[in-house]
Amino acid sequence: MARPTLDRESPVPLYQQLADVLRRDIEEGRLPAGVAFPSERKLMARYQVTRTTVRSAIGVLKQEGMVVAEHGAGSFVRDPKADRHRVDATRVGMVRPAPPRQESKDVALTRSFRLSAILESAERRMKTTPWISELLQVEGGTEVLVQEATGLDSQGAPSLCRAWLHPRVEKEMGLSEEDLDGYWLPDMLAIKGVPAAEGEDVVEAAMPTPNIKRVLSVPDGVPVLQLYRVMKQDDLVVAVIETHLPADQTTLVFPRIPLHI
Amino acid sequence: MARPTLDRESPVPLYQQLADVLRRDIEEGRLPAGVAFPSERKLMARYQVTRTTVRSAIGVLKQEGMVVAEHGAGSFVRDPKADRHRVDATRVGMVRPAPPRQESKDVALTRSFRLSAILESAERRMKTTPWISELLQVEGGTEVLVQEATGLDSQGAPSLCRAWLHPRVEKEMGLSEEDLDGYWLPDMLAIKGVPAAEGEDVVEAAMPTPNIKRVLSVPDGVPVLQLYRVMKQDDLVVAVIETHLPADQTTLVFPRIPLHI
DNA sequence: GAGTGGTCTAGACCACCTT
DNA sequence: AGGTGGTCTAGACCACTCG
Repeated sequence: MARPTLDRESPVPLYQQLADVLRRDIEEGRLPAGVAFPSERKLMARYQVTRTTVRSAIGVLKQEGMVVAEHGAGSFVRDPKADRHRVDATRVGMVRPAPPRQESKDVALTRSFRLSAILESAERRMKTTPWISELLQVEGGTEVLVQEATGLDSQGAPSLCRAWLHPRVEKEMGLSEEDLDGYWLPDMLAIKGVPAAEGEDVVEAAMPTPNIKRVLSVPDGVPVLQLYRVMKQDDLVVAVIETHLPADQTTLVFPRIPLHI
Repeated sequence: MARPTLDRESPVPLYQQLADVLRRDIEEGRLPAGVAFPSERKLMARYQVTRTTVRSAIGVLKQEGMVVAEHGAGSFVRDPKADRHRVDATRVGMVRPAPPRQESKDVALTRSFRLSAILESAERRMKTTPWISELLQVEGGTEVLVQEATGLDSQGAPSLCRAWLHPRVEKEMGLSEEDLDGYWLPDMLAIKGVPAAEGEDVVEAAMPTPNIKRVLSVPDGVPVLQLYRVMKQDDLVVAVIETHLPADQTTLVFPRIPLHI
């Protein structure tokens, strides 16, 4: 097998060249998804480089989300379209996520959702971050009522949701933390006659913070989709529903909105 | 200054401990955005570890999108909310991106959009990828008419757009590659009486492929938002408009859609 | 027990930026 | 010129998985 060889004179670093070779192997099907990758020692021997260089190359592919490594077992090519949920954006955050399923083995291709964290946070009052403050239209660092839920959402996709209630609404409605026991905030708002049908949906993506990464068990090289649902009534913000979804498992679907052509 | 020290007995690896220390320094404002980070040699001396370990720790923060390194100059804390564009999702992909601006210096905090690639691809006919095939509802590998445009979109955000035309429409309308000269496909469809007001919008996020990373000049640790706008008429797919947006600069805003409560 | 990936050391040389 | 990050070597020991 005439393996491509690396060019030590090239200005392109060795680990990049090796990453390019391996990426092509994956893209062109010579290294199919799910099967074992050549081990680091094998790659060292085949391409005559140090283990450091091999690991850098694999690191590039890990960052691209193409490869996952499993300690002691090997590295594996990830199938980017496997295990995806089509998530209806109109429902995200509106229904309390289901309790987590039983912890199960983590296989490269069939990553199931593991939960090591709380289903619902005990913490019910938090200071707003700058970004939430902006959306909620309150001053930064205001203490507001927060509800948090983690698990599989109504559509089977893992998610972490936080519902931030505007202090004005809390006060006007005389809502207390106890009132929310057993209720998910959007439900409660509907019950109390605050449908909050106005507003907008804001979508961002970022690499997960260590906390989010742990709670949603997001592997390396996988970003998180963040949907912020701003609920308004009479042009005043009532609440913000923040949802984090692991991007390797989530396809967010919005119904057609009127387009500007 | 009583620096926290690393625990060599801990099961938590040194580079992780160091990353945690540095992350906290950033989060709590001791290392403000934009200013120089301690150099790798300084961190080696301060924490009594090898440069490899220091680089691993900084690598963690780079992957999280908290830090950017500039060769020869130093590493810098990134401000996650700086330089963001609020992008109206109803307009994305519907208007041809503007020509690229002059190439300019790349500063950590004010990354401006650089274009090394084509403004509009010469390639006008491509095979569909599996994912595009699914959205376009054609068989995988079908050759279809594709238009590609890169630059700043109508709202000032950098983006890469591809418009994929369904072969049925191409045939029925007798559209040729020349017809598209000077026109952006969605405009052309509107002109030809195919408003394609139906359909749906699909949002995903992923780490950029090397090509996208280069074209949009996305730094390490930054994912890409992908918006696929499926244009339909009478329940048949007319075209798919694919848009890639660097997630560190883009906040995608959807108007309120009817919610399921 | 053999093989795998994860961590860490102690160096070296280079390319790049700032002054 | 001096400092910075980028690449690479040649080892070592460890924790984990699998047959």
